[in-house]
Amino acid sequence: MIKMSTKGRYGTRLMLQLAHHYGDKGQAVILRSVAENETISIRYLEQIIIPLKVSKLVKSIRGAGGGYSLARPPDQIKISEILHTLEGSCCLVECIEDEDFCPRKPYCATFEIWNKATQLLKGYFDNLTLQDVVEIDRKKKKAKPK
Amino acid sequence: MIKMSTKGRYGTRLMLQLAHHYGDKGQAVILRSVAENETISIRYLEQIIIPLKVSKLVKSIRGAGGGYSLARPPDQIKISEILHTLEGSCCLVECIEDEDFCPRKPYCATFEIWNKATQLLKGYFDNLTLQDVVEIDRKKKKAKPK
DNA sequence: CCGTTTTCAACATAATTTTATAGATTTTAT
DNA sequence: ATAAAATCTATAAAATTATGTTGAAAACGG
Ligand code: FES
Ligand code: FES
Repeated sequence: MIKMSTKGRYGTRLMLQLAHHYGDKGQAVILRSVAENETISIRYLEQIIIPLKVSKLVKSIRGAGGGYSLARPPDQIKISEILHTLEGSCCLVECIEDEDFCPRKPYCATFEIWNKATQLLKGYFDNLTLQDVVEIDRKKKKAKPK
Repeated sequence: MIKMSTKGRYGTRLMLQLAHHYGDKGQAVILRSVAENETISIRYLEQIIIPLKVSKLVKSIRGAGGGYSLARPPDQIKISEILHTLEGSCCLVECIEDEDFCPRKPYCATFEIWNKATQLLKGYFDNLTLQDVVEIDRKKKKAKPK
């Protein structure tokens, strides 16, 4: 299975929750509510949000009334940024990003096909913003209100 | 990192080796030579080739002079078949294939985006045969003979 | 101003899956 | 018989996934 790690998936859902509350002035979202909405352990979300904070995709406010919020408007956050932060990259194989990872590159045909597949994915996630996903979400909920 | 598992990658390289020798009448390829050529542990290759045998992508001949060979001509083996066999599927998330995996599906916006990304990948690997990769390989080696 | 609550933050640990290696056994051609 | 090769079973190492425990900062009520 060419699978996304849970970090990438959970992290995107986390960001989507924050995106939904973006603009609700002063209202940061607390991890516990995300954890409940998405049925993901708080502890695990805490680990996931650290890199998102480091890479300046989210801001944190400590203490009572605190929580997390997006650092930028959702239409200025690409899905590829989230994945790059949480998964290290969007590459299917290390060889693509890391020059020294694999000495086989110059004569490895499979490199070509993983590379091309990676470009497909990258292209898709580079042109998809959190705002796009928010809209998909709203549309989906509208179609199935109950 | 949306990464392929080593099984998918090593397995494709293994199949590529077999493809190169397809047609060399009577000459099955032994795992040890694959292991040497690709610098992958024999024991690990043994584990990888089992599902390939089960799904009838390769044939084995036991005993001295034995080895493995493709069960079909390389132009009739899609890369997607190999990946499906070794990775369980080409899906980025389980939710896509496994109906019951995730109850969130009806109201999960991220499902839509993983699904679309998966279709991109699937489309690519469905239209790519082992023969295609063999040709890429030959071309690459020709361009860089030494 | 002080203590309490709320929340993030940091650290440690456990469970699971993936990746990889090792050894002994069976099959078959010569 | 012998050697070559797949096959089977077991196990070890590493990474991923997940949970638990405690500490520290900020807001708030009095
Ligand atoms: S496996 Fe690294 S370039 Fe092919
Ligand atoms: S996480 Fe399963 S459908 Fe979205």
